[in-house]
This record gives sequence, C-alpha cells and structure tokens, in this order.
Amino acid sequence: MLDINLLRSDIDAIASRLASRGYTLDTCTFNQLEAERKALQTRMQDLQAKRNASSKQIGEAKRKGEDVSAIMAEVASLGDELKAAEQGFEAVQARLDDWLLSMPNLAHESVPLGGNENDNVEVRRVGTPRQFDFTVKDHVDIGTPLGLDFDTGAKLSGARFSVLKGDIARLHRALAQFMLNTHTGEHGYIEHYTPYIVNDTPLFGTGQLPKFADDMFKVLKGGDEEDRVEQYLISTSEITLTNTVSNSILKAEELPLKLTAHSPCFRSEAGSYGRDTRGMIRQHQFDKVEMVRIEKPEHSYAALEEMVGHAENILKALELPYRVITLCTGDMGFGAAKTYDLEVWLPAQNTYREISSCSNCEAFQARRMLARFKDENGKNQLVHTLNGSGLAVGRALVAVLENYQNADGSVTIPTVLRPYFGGRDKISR
RNA sequence: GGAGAGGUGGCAGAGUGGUCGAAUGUACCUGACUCGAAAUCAGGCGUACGUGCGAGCGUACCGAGGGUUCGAAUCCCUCCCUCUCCGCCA
Repeated sequence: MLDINLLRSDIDAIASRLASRGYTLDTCTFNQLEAERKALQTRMQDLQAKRNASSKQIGEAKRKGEDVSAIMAEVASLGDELKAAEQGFEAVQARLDDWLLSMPNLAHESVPLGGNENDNVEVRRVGTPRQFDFTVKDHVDIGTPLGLDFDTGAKLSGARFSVLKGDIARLHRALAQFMLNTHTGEHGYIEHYTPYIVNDTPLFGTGQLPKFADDMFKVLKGGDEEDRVEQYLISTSEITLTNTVSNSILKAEELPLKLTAHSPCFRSEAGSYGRDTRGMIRQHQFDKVEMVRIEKPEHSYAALEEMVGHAENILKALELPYRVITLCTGDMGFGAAKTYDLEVWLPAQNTYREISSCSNCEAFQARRMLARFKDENGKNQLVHTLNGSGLAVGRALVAVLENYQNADGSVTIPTVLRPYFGGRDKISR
C-alpha cells in the first residue's frame, strides 16, 4: 500500500510513476474522493465532539441533581445527523481503502523502465553451460525412468500435479535440506515451520488480496455449513514469514530479522493454461525454500543485494549455470519496488528459466500489515520487507536432472548433495 | 465433541453505565541526591487517524463485529482466540 500522504501531496508524480508499471491512476476521481473524505471526516468528528461534550454535561448535571431535559433535547437532535455523517464517511473511506489496496508499489529509481519481460536487464552470467556430446533430453525424459511420475499425479489430482518416487524423491528432499542448511548455517537465517493454511488477513498484508484471489486455492473446514469459514493455501511461505511481524512494533536492535522456511506452495495458475504444460516447471503444488528479511529502511537495498547473493550461493554450490536479471517496471510483481530474478540454465530448452525471485517491497507490505520498529528517536517507523526464493525446489530438481544427465540415462549427483545420498555419486535405474 | 474459566496499556492487574485513555505495581526514559552505583524522590512514558507552519487541538481504539443509551471497558447479541478437565486423534 502506498502512503496516502504521497497521493495527497504529489498525485501527478505518483500517477506517472505508476504508469511506468502499466497502472493508470484516475487522479481526478481520487482527488474528488479525497475531498469528500476530508469534508465528511471533519464533520463527523465535530459532531462527535459536540455529543461527547453534551453527554459529559448531562453526567455532571445529574450528579448535582439539576434538570437535564434541555441538554437532552439538544443532543437528541444530533443523533440522525451524526449517524448520516458516520455512514457517509465510512462509505468513502471504504472506497479509498479498496483503491489503495489495489494499487501496486512504486518502482525504485534504479529499476529499468519497460513494458514486459523483453525489457528486463541482464546483470551478470555465472557459470558456463556444459557442452554435451550426446543429444540432451529434457527433465521429463530423464526423470521418468528414475521415478518422476506425472501419470499418477494426474490420476490423484489432475493436471499439474506429480508424484516423485525413489531417488528422484530423495533428490528433491536433498535439495530442500541443502538449501535450508545453507541459509541457516552459513547465511544466518532462522528456520521456521509455518501453517500452510491461512486466514485472509495475512494475504492482505503481503498483497495477494484483494487483487489476486484467483491465483489462490481456497479451502473449507469440514463440519457444519455455518462453520465453514474460507481459508487459503499459501502460495509461498513469504506470506507466513512476513506476517509474523504484522501489527507489531519491533525494537531497533531486533533488526534485521532473517527468516527462512521450506514449505509447499499452492498456486491455481489460473490464466496460464497452455504455458509450461509439460513437466514440473509449473505445478499447482511445489516446494520452495524462502528467505524473508525485515529491515530498517536505510539498509534494505544492501539487504536485497545480499539476499540475491545468498540465493546465488545455492546455485554456485550446485554448480548450475545461471544469470541474474533486473526486472523492468512493467514485469515486476505487485508489491515489489525492485526485483532481481535468478534464471538457471536448462539445456533441453536451450535457455535460462526463472528459479528465484528476490524483491524489496520497501514499506509496501509493512504499511498494510502495520509492521513497525522504534527508531533511535523513539519514533515508530515502518520496516522494509524483502523476500526471495532460495530456491524453488522443483525447478532446482529440473535443473539438476537436465544439467547433470549422462548419455546412459543416469544422473550424476552434485557433489554438495552426496552426503544426503550416503556418499553415492549417481542416480540410475 | 462435552464441561468450565478467561481475553483491559511492554508485563502484572484494578475497574459493572458518566469525572475512564483507563487506578496501582513493575519495566523503561529524564532529572535530583551520589565519587559512582543501589535505594529514594520528582517528572515523563500506548496506538491509529484527522487538523494546523507549529506548541497544540480533535476523533477513535479496553479480543472482533453488531445492538441498547444523551453517554459503554462496564449492559445485550454474534463471532474469534487462550487456558483447565474429559472424550477422540497423528
């Protein structure tokens, strides 16, 4: 959520910055609504002040045993007026709130301008794609004989679900373990285990709601009809990790908070029909190790660079070639002020594909969830929140299968994962 | 699922219709005393929003949402959460 004071004071500048993200701000309607709000709020508060004063007088008069009928008559006439003012104010306020909640974040000044992913800017490439002396297979063809099973996934749950068996399942587990161990052991993140089902409030906090309800899975508790409150499966543990600090005032010395979790993520992928239908690039359920940081504003951009480095360390340790790109204004997510994507080399697709996304949301989420800290002057300030994948486990599995494949159909186990395989160096039939 | 007890400021804990944004204790901050500290004494110390250049002023908030009333932390209704015991359960 943007600071409404920015919109009040400099709406044209805000509108043009939002335009660079493809969002059109109707400044005229906003100004009109805001003027209405101001008038109604002032009026409502004046009436409330009047009522409070009169009620106090009534109390005092009664204690002294004086006649109160005159004041009573006076205050009685306030009632309807006050109710109307309150209702009017609430209606306008609700419209403003909805609007504000649906407005994307402003891009940081260092973000390249652009309309779509073609305008993203490559920052660096690390590692050299391996030269194969045989025809490379994609992860489906390599994985299927080794235990990657889409048919059973489809039988159980439909398209975009999979079952992992045997060494493939173990490789998947090893990847997640390795990532989590690295972030906790070497990068200083605190491991968390969090709910996979959440209420709507945290989703408003991190920005999935109100705009992106279609991307979520909803769940209902069993039992009586009226008990069936709607809840949501998390689409990322960014939701639970970031919301741990909602509605709180942290001490300055508690910051930064560095949190991590390994969790499944559930996404409905509405609107992505026909995209990445083959294989496990795009699934309704996938695992991810997430990094979240709660930072002081002045440190958040340094923290973003650091966090990207932490995600990169996983790829480096796995010896997977990748590149880092800066998303342009038109390709960034709703809440991000700046985003780096990490793209891993997939030989079968002969291209780099996203495996991590690291964003600084600045105060956008903090303002929604009221996450603050007390600064050196004793003032409450909104924190900055950051999140990044470190990494998407399913896609890491894809990358390992494709980059480490051998001519005989086996897959070499990356050195850092061998301890999770009792020292073995290869997966084969 | 059954029975009961609760949810008030950082924490503890008063407060059953008006002078309550809320006693008191504790923690914390500032000052005094002290060589320094402890103890003691004095003062300060919630959040959000509105308004004003500003000191300030105003409004709202006692788990959440409704209701009664001129007036609600206090009365009524609904919901949520926590705790204890029993049952079931990984």
